[in-house]
Amino acid sequence: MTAVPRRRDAAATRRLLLEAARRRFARNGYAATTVRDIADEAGVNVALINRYFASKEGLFEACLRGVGTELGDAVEGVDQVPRIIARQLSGQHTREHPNQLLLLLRSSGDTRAEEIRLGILRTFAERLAAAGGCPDADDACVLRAQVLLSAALGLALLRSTTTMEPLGSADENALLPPLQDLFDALLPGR
Amino acid sequence: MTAVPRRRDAAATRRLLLEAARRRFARNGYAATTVRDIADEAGVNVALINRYFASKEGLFEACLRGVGTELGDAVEGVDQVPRIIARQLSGQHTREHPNQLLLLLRSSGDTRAEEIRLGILRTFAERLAAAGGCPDADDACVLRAQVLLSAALGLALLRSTTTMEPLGSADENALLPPLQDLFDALLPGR
DNA sequence: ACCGCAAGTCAACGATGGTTTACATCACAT
DNA sequence: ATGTGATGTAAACCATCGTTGACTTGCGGT
Repeated sequence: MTAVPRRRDAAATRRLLLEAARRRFARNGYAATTVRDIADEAGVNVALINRYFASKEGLFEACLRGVGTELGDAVEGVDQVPRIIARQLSGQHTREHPNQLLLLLRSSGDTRAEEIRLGILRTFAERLAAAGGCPDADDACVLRAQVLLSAALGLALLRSTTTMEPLGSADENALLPPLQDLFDALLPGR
Repeated sequence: MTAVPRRRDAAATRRLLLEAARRRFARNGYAATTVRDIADEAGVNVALINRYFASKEGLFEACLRGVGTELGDAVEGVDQVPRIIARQLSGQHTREHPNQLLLLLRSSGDTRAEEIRLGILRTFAERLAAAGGCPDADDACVLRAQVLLSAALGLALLRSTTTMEPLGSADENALLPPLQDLFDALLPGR
């Protein structure tokens, strides 16, 4: 049970690679991240990336799928999506643990990865719309939810790539009021 | 006067390179853009990038400075910044003419470029705060302006890198109401 | 007409990217 | 204990990247 640490554990190193890749891709984007960076941060040989994920793009797709499932699992009730976003945004994201939502803004050229990314964004926006009391599939209302999602992601991105004060070091208490206003303004159903 | 087209015109090719670079950098980001891509799109030899801009980073800095001056010139009265953002966002940005605001989200590793980018973002946020009726340098109020700026940039980014409907092909008429609500919610002074 | 310099071309360089191949080593079943 | 397949390592491959230097071509003044 206590998982005797093996010197060679495929699942473990696969996980190490995935975690390192998610950090790197989220912080620096796809193109600016090298497979050697990821391997070094994971403390693992470079060639294993191709063994376990077939390619750099394959690894990136795996990262996206990870964010998708985490986001899906995190939502039990459909109307707590705004809180999740607020948590995500105002959570303390150090340089070692960047906001994983950033992966949804990171674009590789790969078609399959783009499809995954778009899929996650769409379902997330749909849940937002539902949480906002949207009459089903009303275009104007879905649009508002997508605008809200864009705002949240832009906030995450700007907070991670710049040091603009007071935004850069604003904690949850400081961030919550404007976020609340933003939600209320774009999801009038709540 | 009528600018007889010269076969060799340093200023003209410099401008061609700058325009091509701004399109490429805005659409694909810094790392994913190749100097040969830029040169080809400009119909110009690759080596001229280094001649006129010293390096790829130098070219990127020049692009940022261009956005800075354009943004500065566009603002005559200080309280029309929201309208400018709305125009920028809802303007038709084809694949050939992406939104130049995206450059403010594109990060190279270069220190000087990052300083320029941060400077533009800060002054832009300050103008937003002033337009929002901010008591000078009130942190909470400046923060709201920066949140608004983040939202606008995130919107521009998501609209350009994904095909999420109805956001992707929303025109000015569709985009204006949620944008207006966003402004009103974050800049209560207006 | 011709000369000098600016403008543009061409080809290569060294570095680094993702990927692959051949090899070494460990874990586990028999 | 031993052989076998899974796991990890080392090194190289090849394409492409940004950059540079030597060269050619055209423009403008004299």
